[in-house]
Amino acid sequence: MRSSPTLDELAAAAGVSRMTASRALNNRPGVSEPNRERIVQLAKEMGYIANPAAVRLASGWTRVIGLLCIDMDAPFVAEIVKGALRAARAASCETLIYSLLEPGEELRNAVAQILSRSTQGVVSLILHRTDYLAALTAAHIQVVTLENPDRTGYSITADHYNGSRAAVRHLVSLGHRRIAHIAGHEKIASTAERRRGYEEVLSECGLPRDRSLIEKGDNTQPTGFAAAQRLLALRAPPTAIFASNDSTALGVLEAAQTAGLRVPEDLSVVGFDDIPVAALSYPPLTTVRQPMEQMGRSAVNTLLALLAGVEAVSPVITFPTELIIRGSTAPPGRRRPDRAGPHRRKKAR
Amino acid sequence: MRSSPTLDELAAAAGVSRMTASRALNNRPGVSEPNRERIVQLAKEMGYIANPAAVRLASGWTRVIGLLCIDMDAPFVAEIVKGALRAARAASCETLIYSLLEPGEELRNAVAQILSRSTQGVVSLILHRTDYLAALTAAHIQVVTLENPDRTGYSITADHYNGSRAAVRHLVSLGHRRIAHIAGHEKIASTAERRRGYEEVLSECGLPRDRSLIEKGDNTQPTGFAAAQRLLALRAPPTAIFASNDSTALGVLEAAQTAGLRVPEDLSVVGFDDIPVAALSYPPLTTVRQPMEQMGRSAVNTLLALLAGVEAVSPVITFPTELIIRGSTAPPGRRRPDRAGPHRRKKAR
DNA sequence: ATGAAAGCGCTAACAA
DNA sequence: TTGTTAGCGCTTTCAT
Repeated sequence: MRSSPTLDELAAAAGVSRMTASRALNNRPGVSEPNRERIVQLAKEMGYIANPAAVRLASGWTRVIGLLCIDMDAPFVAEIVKGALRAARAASCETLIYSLLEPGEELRNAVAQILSRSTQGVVSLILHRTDYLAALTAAHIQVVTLENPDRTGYSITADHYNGSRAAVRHLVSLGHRRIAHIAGHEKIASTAERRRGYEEVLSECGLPRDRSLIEKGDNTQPTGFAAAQRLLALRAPPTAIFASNDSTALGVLEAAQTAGLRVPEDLSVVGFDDIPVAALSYPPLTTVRQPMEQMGRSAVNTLLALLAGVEAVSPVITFPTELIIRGSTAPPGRRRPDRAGPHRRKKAR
Repeated sequence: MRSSPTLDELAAAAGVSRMTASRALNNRPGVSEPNRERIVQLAKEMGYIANPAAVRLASGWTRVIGLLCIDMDAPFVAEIVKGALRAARAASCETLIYSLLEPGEELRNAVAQILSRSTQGVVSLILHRTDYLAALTAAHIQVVTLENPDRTGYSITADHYNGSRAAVRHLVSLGHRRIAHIAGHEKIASTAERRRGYEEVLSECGLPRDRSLIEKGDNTQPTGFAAAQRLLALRAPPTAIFASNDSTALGVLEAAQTAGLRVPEDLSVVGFDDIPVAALSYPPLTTVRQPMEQMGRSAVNTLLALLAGVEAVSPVITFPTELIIRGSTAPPGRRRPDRAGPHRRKKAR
């Protein structure tokens, strides 16, 4: 099957013992420099590749981590996965992706699979639950989560609160006074934080609290579309919508288009995340960037450190967020059946 | 590390030899039925999970396949990956995804990685090259490709030619006479086939061959956008564009929007692939469906069969394609500086 | 139907 | 610095 020579063959060819060869190839002390070079050189010539199964069995160190997610296609997840794969590759770790594939599929199946593999640690992108974690930790599998709702264990997150504040302040400073919010999935930790930022800025700016301007969503485009349609059908519709995430915002854009509204002239839209398509939508989306790729890398690096026995400084690492102003926001226009507001900026507190 | 008992412990608990336990768990002959049931039951109770590294080392059978691709994010690839993962899971195979992550990254790195892992076989989604295959086959790694340009080895493909014909016939039957084509990446096998279908239908329908209506593309949205802009700037612009794939078509939609054209009233657009976003675009895209998920599954199953020593009937499996009519196509309108054509259908030969 | 022996290819722990 | 001795946990082969 595998055509590479074994370590024994390599050692024989080099005229040393198996162990010397092993030490040389793994850069361990205990080999004379000339010998090491000779062996490494010979290994290259002979095309020697260590049998991973044998290494694992003997060392107990698998160099395999798992990436657990609901849907690896979701752009937010895909970005994080990309970062995670990069970090894993840099550490020459294999990464097994455990994505739920069927709509009704149980998370427990994925967990069971993880247990039956050589996975040493897991990065979990499951944002809305923590119940499955017990089975993993029971099997001594280290886990680093992104955004778990309980804020338990090791976790990577972003500064949703301040990102949200920046987004809403941007809208206020453009002159918007009726700013709606489409909230995210209820169980996800960031949802409450983003909403809190929204509400606080509104009250800080002396804008009225209008319950009808807050819609519940679930971070998906169709839901954003539907929520936006409800908002736009209000007697006093908003002039701006701050969506819980970019997918939702894309749904809002769609709804605006369907309603014959121009963005940003008739409606300003802000998203959250800065997924790649956000820059490609029409108009390009103003949004709050989370450094997703970096977060993915950080998650893997944290996991690897944990596996290596290095205690992390803090169990939760929070990344900064940043407002990215693109084409979907502008001062409120005059075309809507809305009392004409000031067209120019109104400084946020 | 791993808390599962070993086979020895399980066997001891069951009061049988290690081998009997092994046979029972692997459903091999040589165990009495009552014993088998007892052992299996006990294994479940004790939470026994075989150590994959040990199994691999002893049996030489890794149950690991690799999925090689340029960009796992591309929707076309993502769909195939999904199917592949499903099939692999059904066969309880681990799947390692080797996706190039950096822009300039060399394919040879990915190949080198594959060689250093326990990968037994590879499904390759590299559509535009075959040079890397030699290194894999030299290491006795089975490969099944999707769409390799040389049509060598085992391969899964779709009926691009007839799909393309159906798309163009649809446009012709709507009354279009100036139908442009944005071709795909030059090196990809499907590009020529789709273009051939386009050209043949045009000449069969007696439509003039106009070189300016054929643009080169590379199956990406930005290129589609740019190509569409060139087409729309022609003195006699097309009333319909058949794009090499959906991403390109999405770029066309964008260009139309930018140019202030309505789709489908002012311009009809047809894509190819039927990636998930095709149904969500505005307007929803008329396209030719390739059963990507199924093709992914088929690729893995073919690979698995090959690994099991079952010779495939044919080295290339071709899947049918199907025209999906959505909202981006309609009879040509009257608003363009184009001689007014018939609004109603004109039967294709 | 069952078990004992041997070994997959490597690393850990000790000895020289 | 080097080599030797033991496994890692399982399957294979061959005996019983």
